[in-house]
Amino acid sequence: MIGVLIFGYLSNMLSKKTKYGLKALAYLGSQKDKNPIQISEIAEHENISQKFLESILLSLRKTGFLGSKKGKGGGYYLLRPPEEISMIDVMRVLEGPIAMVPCVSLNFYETCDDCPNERNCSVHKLMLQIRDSALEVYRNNSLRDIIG
Amino acid sequence: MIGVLIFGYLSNMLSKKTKYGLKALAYLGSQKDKNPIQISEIAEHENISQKFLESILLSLRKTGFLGSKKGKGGGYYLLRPPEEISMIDVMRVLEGPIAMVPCVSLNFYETCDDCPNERNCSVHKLMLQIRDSALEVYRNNSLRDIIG
DNA sequence: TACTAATCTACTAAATCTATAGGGTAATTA
DNA sequence: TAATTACCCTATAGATTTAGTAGATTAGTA
Repeated sequence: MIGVLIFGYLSNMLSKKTKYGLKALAYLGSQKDKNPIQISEIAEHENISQKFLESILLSLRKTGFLGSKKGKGGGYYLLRPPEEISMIDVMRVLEGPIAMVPCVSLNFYETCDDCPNERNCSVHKLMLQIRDSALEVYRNNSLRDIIG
Repeated sequence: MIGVLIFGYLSNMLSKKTKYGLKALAYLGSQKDKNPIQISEIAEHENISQKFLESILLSLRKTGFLGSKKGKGGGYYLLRPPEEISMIDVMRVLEGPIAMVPCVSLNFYETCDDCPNERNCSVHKLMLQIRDSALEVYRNNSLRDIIG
């Protein structure tokens, strides 16, 4: 069965949206001066589809990470220094919930419709630990930390 | 845009395959005797589509976690005691790679085609930590640990 | 042997996302 | 005014997951 072979690299997968968003932030954070950087420059430098990057940067602007400027000499720039940008906030905006199951999500909590009692649920118990360990990593990393 | 609103609970998401597989293992592990349990009983007790569960149990059998017996009185049973079944092995079989990006995967390593130098990659740096923290959680949990 | 209960196998299909592209609008600068 | 750039809306190919259907195979029992 082909399905079984190909299977595997998806459920867990970091979305390209997040991947590209992180790379773009890192690129902006590594600039010396604070001049706006054009989408096209970021896209080219990081090998990202420009159109896709557009929408990603837009969402990062709307959520307060980036500022933008139109017209000639325009582009995007970080609103705060990289040290003050926590990965936990970035990941929530780009990737959404950090929990792998809604029933252990802090910000997107939902009960499982199939699972009667959450406390005895083996999946719940395990995924709670996974969530917490991920949260700790993201909390301990600022944008500065992940820039070369 | 509806897409943006709904977005979010997928990339990270634990697959139902894994969720059901874990629940089934936990159910089998919580049995007092070692008699085979039928798929139908597990499916009913855990609210799982029986046909889907069938394929999951099959893959758990083929990877050495479960034994099976056909015919009357048949069903599935654990091959080892829950204490000896590590979540790290279970997750690899059910969910596939633990890493969220192929370039930090131990068992499914792949270079990113877009990313020139892995060492300077901000995503790589972050996801390496995420992988390690997840590995530690899975390594520290046996099937026994997640059973109520 | 015939019957029954269960696992096993192979197709098929719907639903859902992702990633990307295209085309047009608005703001800014020279 | 013309050029440049971010912004906004829509659509879609392709992949994946989940689930359903139909039947074959094996093991036990009368």
